[in-house]
Amino acid sequence: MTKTEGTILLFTELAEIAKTLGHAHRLMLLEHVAQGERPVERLAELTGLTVANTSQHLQHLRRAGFVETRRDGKRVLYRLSKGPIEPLLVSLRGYADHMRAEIRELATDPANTDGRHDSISRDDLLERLGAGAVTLIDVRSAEEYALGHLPGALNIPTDELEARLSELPPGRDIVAYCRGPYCVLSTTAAALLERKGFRVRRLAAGFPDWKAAGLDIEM
Amino acid sequence: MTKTEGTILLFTELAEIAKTLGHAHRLMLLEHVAQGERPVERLAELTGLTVANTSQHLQHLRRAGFVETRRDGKRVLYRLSKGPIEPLLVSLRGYADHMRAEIRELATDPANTDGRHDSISRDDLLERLGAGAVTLIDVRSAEEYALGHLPGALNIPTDELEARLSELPPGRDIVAYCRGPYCVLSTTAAALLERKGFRVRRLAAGFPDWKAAGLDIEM
DNA sequence: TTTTCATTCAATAAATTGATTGAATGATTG
DNA sequence: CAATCATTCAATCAATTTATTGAATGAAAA
Repeated sequence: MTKTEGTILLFTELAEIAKTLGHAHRLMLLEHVAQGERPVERLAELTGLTVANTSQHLQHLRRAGFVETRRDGKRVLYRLSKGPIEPLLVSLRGYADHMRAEIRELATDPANTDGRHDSISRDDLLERLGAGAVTLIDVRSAEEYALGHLPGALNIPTDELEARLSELPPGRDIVAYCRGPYCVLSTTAAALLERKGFRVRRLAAGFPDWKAAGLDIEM
Repeated sequence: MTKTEGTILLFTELAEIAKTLGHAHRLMLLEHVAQGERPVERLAELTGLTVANTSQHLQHLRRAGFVETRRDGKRVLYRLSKGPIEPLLVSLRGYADHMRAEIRELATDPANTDGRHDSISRDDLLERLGAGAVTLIDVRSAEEYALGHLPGALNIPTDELEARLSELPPGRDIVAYCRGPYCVLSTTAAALLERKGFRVRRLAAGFPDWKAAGLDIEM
């Protein structure tokens, strides 16, 4: 094989991976799968796609090595693979953030105010939780919360947040988390809380990262 | 904007970026541009593409913010943008490396053979053979086959398999076996057959196990 | 100003990808 | 064993993407 052919093959291989991430539906599926094992039908519900379509996208993700499967009775459960997927998604998200910032700078678009909330690292959060200094809220759905959440976290889904503000102890710092760095739930929640006068930060990494770090999980 | 719409928009944005990296020609262009400012014509030479095609790909890269342009006389020079492109490409390469390593592991580590292809137990095979529901192939050498094989097994050594696909009745399930759990012949054969669209499983144990169980052997 | 040259644009054809439908599969349940 | 259920497959159509061609643009040179 010539050097040129080899080079083209390498780029084709990289392109194949990038292409797999190049569809909104697959990114959504990947995010839901990252929360934990899910059967196809559930993933179809969560994304609003038909089952067959969901199945096809999942198989595409599997071919690229992003997810793995396991049979359980008559269902097939999909889970995230072990590989370095997180860094890939984080840098993708990071690049998108950079682009948004650049566009905002050029256009000074006032509609796009959300997205710039202070985030807090896992370690900082642990320290603050230890000191009892923060209220932690899980803004994912009740169902996701039931499958495991950070110890002591209050569950208030983002779309119920405005109606349930009274459940938040006033005067305390708030940390919101959701599915991870590329999930907007906590960003949206933080924007709302900030407008309402709360001091709020996002947990940068989200639940999957916490779980992956082997930290305690409440069920 | 509803929560759902916002989420989909975010993923569409991320997908757009990934899609831009999802073509070998654009990745090649990006790499050449990363070496320094280059005019379109030079990039076309370097990649072997036509000028018009190169121009279009470069504009795609520009829309996604990966490259910027500057006019110099009658040429247009393309250069890499400032953003966090490097981390994105590094994590993409990192993921590809991981995948390659994993594939190599599967191909060379015989202990890991159960991963990719469903295997079938001795009892299940007996049952299926009784029902006449499967085509059984022995992928060991003709010499080994002659010394004893499973009743009714076709002998097609793995390295002749591709040339002799026509001997396999289409539409029937196939079970391949070889020397045992530490032999890769049937794994390789199964991988090939699967690529060719056959439904195929490996007999997990192989010939010696069958013989040891006191089951019938054909000579 | 006219010509030349690098690049871009526009139109089209070819290839690939995505969604939908209904049938097939494989495991469980009655 | 038939029925049921979750998933996958296969076929098809629609949508998108890519490559090619030739014309249009805009800057520089003659």
